[in-house]
Amino acid sequence: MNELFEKQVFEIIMMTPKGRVTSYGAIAKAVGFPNHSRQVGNVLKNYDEDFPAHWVCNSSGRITASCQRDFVGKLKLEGVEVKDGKIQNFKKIFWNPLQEL
DNA sequence: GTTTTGACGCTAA
DNA sequence: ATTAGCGCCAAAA
Repeated sequence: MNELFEKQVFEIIMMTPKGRVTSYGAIAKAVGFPNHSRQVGNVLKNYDEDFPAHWVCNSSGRITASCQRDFVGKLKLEGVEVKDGKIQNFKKIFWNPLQEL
């Protein structure tokens, strides 16, 4: 994808409130590419360790990439409970970027 | 140029 | 709550 897309994706993620999570699809929509949820995941897979990619999960509240990094730990640190790769209270802590635009 | 892959999403059983 | 099937689209093969 183009640089702009990637830039926008990062931007949305940085807007995510602490202790909340959002989804690939929601971000895709927010940046104007409703059907590019997969590409959102793609940009998230190659960047630094410190970037808060753990705030992004799939639409069913599942952590897909927890096998790569310690997302669960980081989330817990921020008050997000994860049980078997599944985010507890997902509906409660889900943050929709579309509301903030 | 064509096929496969993949950190996805939605709907219907 | 789970599973199966289909739609989606850029990147890699």
